Amino acid sequence: MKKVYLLVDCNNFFVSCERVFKPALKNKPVMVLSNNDGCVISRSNEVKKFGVPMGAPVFKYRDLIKKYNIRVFSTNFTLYGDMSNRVMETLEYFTDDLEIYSVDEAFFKLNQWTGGHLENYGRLIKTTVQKWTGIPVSIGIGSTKTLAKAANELAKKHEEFSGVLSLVNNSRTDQLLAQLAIGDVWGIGRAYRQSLPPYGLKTALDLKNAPDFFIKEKMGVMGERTVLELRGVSCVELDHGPTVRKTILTSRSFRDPLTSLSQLKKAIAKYVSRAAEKLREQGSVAGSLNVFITTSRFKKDNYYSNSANTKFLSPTSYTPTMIASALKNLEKIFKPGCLYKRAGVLLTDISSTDNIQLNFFNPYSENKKQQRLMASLDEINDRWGGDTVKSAAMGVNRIGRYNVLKKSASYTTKWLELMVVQI
DNA sequence: TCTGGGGTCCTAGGACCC
DNA sequence: TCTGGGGTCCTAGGACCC
Repeated sequence: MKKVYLLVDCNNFFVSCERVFKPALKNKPVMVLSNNDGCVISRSNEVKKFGVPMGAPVFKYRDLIKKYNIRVFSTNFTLYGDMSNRVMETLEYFTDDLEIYSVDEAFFKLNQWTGGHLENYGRLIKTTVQKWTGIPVSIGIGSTKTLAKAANELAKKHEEFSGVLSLVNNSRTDQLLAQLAIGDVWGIGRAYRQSLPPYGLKTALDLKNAPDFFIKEKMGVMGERTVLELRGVSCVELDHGPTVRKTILTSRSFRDPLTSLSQLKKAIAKYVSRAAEKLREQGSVAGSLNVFITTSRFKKDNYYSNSANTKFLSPTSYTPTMIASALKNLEKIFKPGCLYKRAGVLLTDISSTDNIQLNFFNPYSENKKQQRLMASLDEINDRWGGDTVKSAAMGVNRIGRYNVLKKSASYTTKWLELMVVQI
């Protein structure tokens, strides 16, 4: 009996979502941009071949986009989130032990695999997801999560595998790991990708065979774990259950920088409201709130970045309290004359609503009243959308301007934007 | 002109205690 | 000349992930 992990990863997920509803885009170069139309966050294979890296600023590639007629979309998270659910629901037909790792990836574990046609099983999953949702996926299989990840990378890179590869009992494993760059190993990021090659570690195989003391010294326990996993020793279990976040961040970049305190106040009030909603959604309260503002990090002159933290008397998820303290913090760090490009709110010291430490100034009855009020607010906004009822501090007009030029329709979540089929 | 928005975990160092 | 030896807790920052 052997443990086997599968990783199902959607190919170029956001681009693939767009293609489901615009089949003519198949085999054409397509990219999807970040929130503010600033960066490229999803690229079709054709765009990858042009050498556009993940997270690239769009303005650097204007000429390329024009030259190759690349189709460009603004992000449409409503659509992608819904497509993601469809993919995950499909996977649940195959296992009741699914870890949804991100919007476009899921692990699952076969506990009693006794050998046999792992790759055939993978292909069945792949074709089913494709048929039911229209989304192409790649599948990596390994005896640890890190090996499943590596298999997935290899399956994507080498056409011979047609999107499915198992490294379980695979005699070519070392040979394949030697073809995987060290930076493509799960757990090796930008910093290690640069610092490890000078020591002769250039591929996944090099890392697998590196001496323990060296890894421990250079990379700490996380590095040790990665190396053990490459050797087939499972250190990272499947992680499921309701995820209760330990920090909640809401922040945005502005297309046109904000300069006035009053504009920033509205923005911050809005982010606090959003963050508090997320907090209540997971049944939590926050002990601390941090407000930060910053000018463009790409402009050296007049760079300014600051933050201020408040610890609440007792943990809360009550929007008015949180906005009041956030705005006070904002006033403390606001410096006139700066071009603010980004602002945000970070909630920490998060705990469950069930065991709030009450105190003299936060008697039980007040607290219950606040919770009921917030529950009604959430219900109304959930039903009628967005900011049907909102704090006056957020202002009436939109704050700043965001670029949303080429957003596709919410085909699957809005009645008014359903697909129209002509016969 | 123009550079995303979330999260996690670990570690080093300072403050403080006896 | 030379400045204890532990602990714990907190925070900032660095590494990673998507």
